[in-house]
Amino acid sequence: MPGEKQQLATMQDVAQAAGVSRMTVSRALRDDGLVSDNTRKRILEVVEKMGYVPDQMAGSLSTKRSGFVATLVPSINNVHYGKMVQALTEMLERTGLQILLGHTDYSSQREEALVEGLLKRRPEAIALPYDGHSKRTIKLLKQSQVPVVQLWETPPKPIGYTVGFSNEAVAYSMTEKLIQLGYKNIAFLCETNDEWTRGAARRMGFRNAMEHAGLSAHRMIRFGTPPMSIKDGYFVGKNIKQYYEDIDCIFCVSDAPAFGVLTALKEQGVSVPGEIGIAGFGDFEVARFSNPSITTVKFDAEQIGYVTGELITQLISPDSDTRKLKKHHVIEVSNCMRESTCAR
Amino acid sequence: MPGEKQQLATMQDVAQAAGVSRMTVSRALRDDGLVSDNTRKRILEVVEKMGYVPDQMAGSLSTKRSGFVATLVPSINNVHYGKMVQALTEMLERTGLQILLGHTDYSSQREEALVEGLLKRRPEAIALPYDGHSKRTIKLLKQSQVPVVQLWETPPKPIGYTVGFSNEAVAYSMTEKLIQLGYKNIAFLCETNDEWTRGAARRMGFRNAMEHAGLSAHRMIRFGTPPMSIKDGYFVGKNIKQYYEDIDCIFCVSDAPAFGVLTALKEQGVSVPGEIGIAGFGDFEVARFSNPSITTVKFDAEQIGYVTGELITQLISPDSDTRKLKKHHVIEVSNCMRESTCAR
DNA sequence: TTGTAGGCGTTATCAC
DNA sequence: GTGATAACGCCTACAA
Repeated sequence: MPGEKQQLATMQDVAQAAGVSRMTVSRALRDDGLVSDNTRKRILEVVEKMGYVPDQMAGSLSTKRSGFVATLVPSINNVHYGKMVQALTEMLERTGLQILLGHTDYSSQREEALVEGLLKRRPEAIALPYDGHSKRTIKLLKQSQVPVVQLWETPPKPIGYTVGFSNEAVAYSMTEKLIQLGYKNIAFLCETNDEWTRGAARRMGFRNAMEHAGLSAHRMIRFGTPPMSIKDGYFVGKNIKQYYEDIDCIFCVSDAPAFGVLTALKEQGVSVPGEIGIAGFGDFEVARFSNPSITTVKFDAEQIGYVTGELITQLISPDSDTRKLKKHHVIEVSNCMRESTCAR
Repeated sequence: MPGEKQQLATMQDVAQAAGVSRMTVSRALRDDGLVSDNTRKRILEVVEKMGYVPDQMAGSLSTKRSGFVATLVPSINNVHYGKMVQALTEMLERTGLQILLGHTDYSSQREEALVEGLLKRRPEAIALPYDGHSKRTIKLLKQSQVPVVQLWETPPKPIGYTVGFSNEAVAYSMTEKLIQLGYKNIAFLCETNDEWTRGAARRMGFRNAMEHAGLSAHRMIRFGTPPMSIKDGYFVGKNIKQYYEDIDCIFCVSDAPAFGVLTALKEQGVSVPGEIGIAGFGDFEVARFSNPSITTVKFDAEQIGYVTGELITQLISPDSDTRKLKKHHVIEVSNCMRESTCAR
């Protein structure tokens, strides 16, 4: 009947057309090597002609292997997460694994809903950023029996595996560097509501370093919602004097607002780093090519993806001893001093 | 046995514990309203206690609805695609649909492999950028019986639905604008190998507009691989005189290289737009907050996501008449003239 | 090398 | 309202 939706070909159809049983088709397609060359050739021809595409869901139901790896990111609009996902994908597709991606929008509530939804697909592993998790999220993860990899920030009580670094330690280190350069009235720029982000950890690192050096950490500028944008930084830069009059350096939670601050300050004729120094976080491309180039905390997002991919591959491989696997992987981070800060 | 991997709870287990049949559990979980309040309450308690999570793959096998929408993007490292995916996700998750994401890395070969892989998951719709497709990709898509939505560029021969605009027309229009401002020796900056990108369409638009105005379109600078980065633009900017000595304006295939060119020119003391004008494409945030701000072609990536999401939702809805659906959706685009270009 | 029987975990259908 | 039975499309296990 025209207009009627035609049924998609199944393995049975292929089998019939090739004059064999379904099993033989199944074998031929997976290339067990248990099918004679002749039969296989014939089958593959039929498959090609009919345009048969196997139904992986049915297959997975049988094998109990979904072929999925669930991956969460805070946002897709961020080079770091993009690079991480790209690298992770690259590693995993070698093993025939597919990524099931979700973005939390920096909300632990969304994260919970996503985790629940993704678990329904029976992923073989789940990789997600650690910005704290809700109790239910943790419960869901634990009882799911799916290997968990927490990313970016090393959690105090890891659920399973971790790949990341301590944002607090790293921010502490950069703050120290800034203090060594001679900055004293350093401000920290971050989001209004950063509790569920690693921005909060960076903020703590800043505060601790300042206090450790006997300096005041009260110059805390909070603006906008995560993730901070160039625009947010620009706004703050435009009104900088209304926040604190005596700022000699601004350490921003990310390079995006750092670039915004820089643009705004330059427009007002404030010299950078002459009057005010600027530091960012993340080594975005714009930080390197702005004028002056922006001092930043540099880490390799792709590395996180590769390490995670390697880890998951081993985790899933049937012949690897899970107990021998390294549980916690630390990613290297460095301070990248550029023109936007200088010795005073 | 300790160490033994415990089996995950199934619906059968829940049924047993609640003293009902599987069907009743199934009904209670999907809330058909056909289960008595008492029974449902009891079942949900058991579900909660056992931490039962339904296996959607098994469910899909039965209902013949995967709950997946396959979505392809050229790259994940691009704000536009990120925004698009974010908007699309937002629309689709309202209907309980999950996105299955793949990135082509601007390769039609990868695209083909991805399409084949994704079709195995029996997506209910597939949305992918149009940069040309391989023959096999087209064949696969057509015979899959999955509704196809081609994005970003309106293809000459659409497979199914389209959401996008003509990159050629849009680049033509911006080039006209630049010519009207008085620029004559306009160069176009794009990637070396842009055949499978919409950059090629933009290039054509530029050429046609130049020739239509009786100007020469020979100042074609090709550098780097898609997607062009700030760095690529920076390199070209640094060596601009070695490409063509008489350039009075550079139209870049994207804002990223435009920003790079701008930075490089400023470093050399070339005044923008005094000596050389610069235009980009895409209205990236950096173009608005650079100094001078960069003239660009502005389009709303989120809009593409929303429109596509709306379209797919209707497409999938069982009670909507597919024949009444609008097949081709055009996204609005505008020229955004800023400080990096001026009348001469 | 190939085939048969049965099951993976869910839902559609029809009976009670 | 609830339950029994039979799919869904593939693969495992075993038999030939």
